Amino acid sequence: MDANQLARFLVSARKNRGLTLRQVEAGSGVSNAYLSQLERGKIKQPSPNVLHALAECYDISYALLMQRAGYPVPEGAAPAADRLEGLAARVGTVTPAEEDALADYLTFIRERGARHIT
Amino acid sequence: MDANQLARFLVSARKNRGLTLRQVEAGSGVSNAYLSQLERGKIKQPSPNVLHALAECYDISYALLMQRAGYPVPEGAAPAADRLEGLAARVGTVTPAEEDALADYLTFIRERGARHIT
DNA sequence: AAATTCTGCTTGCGATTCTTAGCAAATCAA
DNA sequence: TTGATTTGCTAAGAATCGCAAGCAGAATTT
Repeated sequence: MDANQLARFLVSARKNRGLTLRQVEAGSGVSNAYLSQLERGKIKQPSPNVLHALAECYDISYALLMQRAGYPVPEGAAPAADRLEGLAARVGTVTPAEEDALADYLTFIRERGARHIT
Repeated sequence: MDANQLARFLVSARKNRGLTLRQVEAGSGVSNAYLSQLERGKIKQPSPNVLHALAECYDISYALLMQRAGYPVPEGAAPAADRLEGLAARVGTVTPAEEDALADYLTFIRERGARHIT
């Protein structure tokens, strides 16, 4: 799996909420230094304690972060992929216009991908 | 919390199944050296990967081990305490006679505790 | 009894986690 | 412009994880 999945996730989650590393440090108890390393993909598997603190700070699913970090997720707690839980946690609510744009862009991406394969 | 909760749990789970450290090593991929340290309470928080491997080997709940290790457990995955999940994972099935003995012993323990408080 | 195997354990040792201290560029203020 | 603050980042170190190697006692074998 992609080792930087957690990193990209954390970056967009924070940026989308307009927070600085030090603000997240204040809100989660995780040092800004470590946050930077996390977002730059230099940490492979932060402890569940850190993930839980960040989940609370960003108000997102702890199980989702566990999954992104590559840890096994307990049965019955796995995030629903068909409801775009991951994307929702990253970007938050989306306006109808944005929804349209994203849907169109996705078809574009998929079309390009399909052509590339053929 | 008791830092040795995981240790005691792992000891009784293995003993009850009649396994040696090296058998568990073969069945889980966790070194017998590390298993010994775990059972002696010298490891505070083993990674979820190790806990998951042991859960599979002992055929018990991964979430239960996460809980015993002191990690946060995702919503909807928390073990049911009122069904004695923890005890069941340690000792396995219990005969009616054993059940009677345990029930009696528990009332004895509780009676003694109550008297001690009074 | 002597040799071999089994069992739990300890001892290093490398790798990873997470923090404190502090740097350099950018932003803002005077 | 100059000084102060903010921002992300790196460096260095303490602490922990997890393993390979190997030890001592018990059990088994021959």
